[in-house]
Amino acid sequence: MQFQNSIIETKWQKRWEEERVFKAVDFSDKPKWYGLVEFPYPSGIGMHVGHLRAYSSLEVISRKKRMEGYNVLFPIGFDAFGLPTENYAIKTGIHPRIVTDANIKTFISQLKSAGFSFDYDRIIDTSSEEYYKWTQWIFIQLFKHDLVYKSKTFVNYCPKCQVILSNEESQGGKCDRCDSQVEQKQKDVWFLRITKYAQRLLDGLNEVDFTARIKTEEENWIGRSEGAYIDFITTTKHEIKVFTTRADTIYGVSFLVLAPESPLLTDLLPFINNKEEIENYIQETKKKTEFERLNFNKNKTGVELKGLKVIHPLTKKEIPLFISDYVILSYGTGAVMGVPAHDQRDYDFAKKFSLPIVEVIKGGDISEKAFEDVETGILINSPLINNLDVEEAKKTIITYLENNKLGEKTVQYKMQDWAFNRQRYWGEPIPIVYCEHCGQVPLNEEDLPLVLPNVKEFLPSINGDSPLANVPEYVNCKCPKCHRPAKRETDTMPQWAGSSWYFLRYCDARNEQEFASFDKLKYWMGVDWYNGGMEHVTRHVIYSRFWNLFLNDIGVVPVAEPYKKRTAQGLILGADGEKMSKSRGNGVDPTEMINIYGADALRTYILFMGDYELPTPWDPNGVKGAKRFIDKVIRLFEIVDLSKDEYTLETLIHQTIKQVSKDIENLKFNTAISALMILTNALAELTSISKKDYQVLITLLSVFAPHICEELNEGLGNKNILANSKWPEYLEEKTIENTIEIAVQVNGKLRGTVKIKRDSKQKDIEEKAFLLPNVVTALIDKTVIKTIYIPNKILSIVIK
RNA sequence: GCCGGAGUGGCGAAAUCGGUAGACGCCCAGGACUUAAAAUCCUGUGGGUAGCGAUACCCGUGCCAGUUCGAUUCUGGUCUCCGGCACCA
Repeated sequence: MQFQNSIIETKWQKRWEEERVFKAVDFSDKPKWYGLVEFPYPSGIGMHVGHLRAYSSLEVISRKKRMEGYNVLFPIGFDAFGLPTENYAIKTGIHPRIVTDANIKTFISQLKSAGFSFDYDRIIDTSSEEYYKWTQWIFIQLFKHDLVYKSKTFVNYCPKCQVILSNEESQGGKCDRCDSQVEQKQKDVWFLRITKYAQRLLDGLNEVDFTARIKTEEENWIGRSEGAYIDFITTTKHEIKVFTTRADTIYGVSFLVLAPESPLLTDLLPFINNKEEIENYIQETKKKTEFERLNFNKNKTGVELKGLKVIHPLTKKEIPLFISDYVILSYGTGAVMGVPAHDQRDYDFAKKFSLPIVEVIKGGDISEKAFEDVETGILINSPLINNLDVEEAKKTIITYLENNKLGEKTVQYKMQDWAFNRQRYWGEPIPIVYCEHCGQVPLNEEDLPLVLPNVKEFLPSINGDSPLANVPEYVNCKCPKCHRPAKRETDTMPQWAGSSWYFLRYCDARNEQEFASFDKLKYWMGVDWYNGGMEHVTRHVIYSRFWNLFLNDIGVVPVAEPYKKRTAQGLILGADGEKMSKSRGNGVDPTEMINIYGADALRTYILFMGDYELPTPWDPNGVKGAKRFIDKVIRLFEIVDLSKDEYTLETLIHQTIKQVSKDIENLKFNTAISALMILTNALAELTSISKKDYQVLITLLSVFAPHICEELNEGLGNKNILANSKWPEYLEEKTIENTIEIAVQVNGKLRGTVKIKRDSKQKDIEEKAFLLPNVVTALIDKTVIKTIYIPNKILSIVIK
């Protein structure tokens, strides 16, 4: 049999499409299974081998699930709003809509050419009006539920380009376009109040099956820490609340520090006598970029607020108050208590300003650095909690503070509210209008979508405003409430918006009345398995879990947690072991691979190359090997005896079905394929094999190499489509070998093996084992102390 | 600094309720087919020592210890690499 890949690939791709093999059927009686992969950004370069690896896992599992009788939803779409397309538009003048449409077309044809079994009828495009209408609708619901607010914050601003930059665009404190120094500029920013959901996002992790490393990363990102607020009073009767996780060290406090941006300073300033010095420091801090501020770890700076002191709540001693940029406004209260003996940052600060370093925990040496160990320390110099260990001391002191109204137990999160606007053209317009009379007014739902106007100039306008600010007919509008003239918000939503709910849209992708019908959501949600990149685990996965939780709260989505299970694939590295990149030139073009070796070989290699969850370098010869394997399977066809209907290698067949089935569910595709190679090699030894043998082989292999297996299935005289047929089953008792090999060890060293029937008596095995020549030699002049027999595995002889 | 993950042949990797380390594949070498090459097929392939040879023995899962008849797997310590977070109080 001679095959040309391109011909049979096209043939079967067409058949699958014509016969709607991969169509997910709403409300089917079969059990449903929803497999989700992260939808791609349709970049101009087209599909990357990384995309293939990311999708292959659930592609294989989806195919298997269908064959096991599930009604499978395995959708794909495009996360199409984004900066690269906009930058391309700025460069070429071609409208992002045109570029995006062309790119999507390329992607779809590439996905199909790889034989991916997506339900192509449910494709969505986040940049289409039909889709972003609902993204805007959800935004308005969030707004109505007080989860959206506008607040001033500092942003990276390039004075030369007059553009606001993201952290990525201003690395090292320089603008990545013109290299000039980035400044911190105050700007009104829309925020989503995700912090309100912090605890629930953390708790939800207990209900889902995410791999351990994913859970840990999410937990770290949310960053819960338990501690206490402690109230300090100044000599001017101002209250300063600090947050600490180490309330036990309260007797070690020798100073207090405020963040330079702290609003408390406004109240304190009139009472101090070095105002000018303080104001200068505040100005200097503003000039520093975030990068600079984080960069000088050891060398602390700061200024004391002169003319007032803070009274220690327990000792009543007066201690100094400082401002310093090592304290961040956005975490805790923007004020910290300085315990130099037991916090390295406070230690560095105390050294710089010659402040007292009071040891309150015994067990360390504080002459060179702070003693931060919480495991072993015992409290000293702390009247109320002396001799307690750290944990007990924390509890005791917090109870005392609470009873005396000096503080309280509290929980803080590192996670911050989600900055939700960009000064960009190619994004969802924010459906808010500014009215002089009514304030911030959301559009009426019947006026959605708020359509992105067609512009010719994509460059941001002066002051870093969005290009939309240059479109008067867009900006000037009527207030939805009072109908008087008003102005529109000109910013757009960030890239993360559209992807925060796309898994819901797939359930009902063409709905024009709602973002998705509740009944369909009820049928399909939650996502049974979500696979994607590790890099999206903190942002995208948390953001979308937040949106879903919210939509569940307002009763429009039936489940609280959207994803039942989440896994992540490892990166495909270049052949040089480095991350694939344009500049290194170590990338691989999947289309070229398909043209040379065929889609089946490429798919098989990508899953065979290594542990799916770990980064693996690309081996240019690896695809060749996969192709050789597939050719070997094809050659086997020649020795199939269609009249034979019994397994030729029964045990091995059952073993292979078992291993392949199990391995696929555990993402161990490399060993699943290896098992198929072993079976193929064993069958190839024979002069004739049965149709039944071959049928199992190609059915199992079809999830990896679907095209050729369909062709071979047809060659066997079958009329059915293999992708629709039944997944093979195995019997556990038939996987067990009757004759086995027992290893014989003498003092832990292998000295031979004994072939014997399974479950033989130890006596019979020993009889044979002691006759093994190497055992005999080893036993010369020695005494056998004991023998240990592990049934069906090993016989261990101990001698002296 | 903190939190994850990983160190096994020339390469990608298998095998972990402790039980024949290196399955499977790549590379490489030799052979077959061919005028020749490619492709394909067959054989070999962790390192070392001895032997013409079948073979035998020793070493070997980052490093150092420990537990055990037996450790890639368990325990303690240690080094390196990768990823994430980071003046988070």
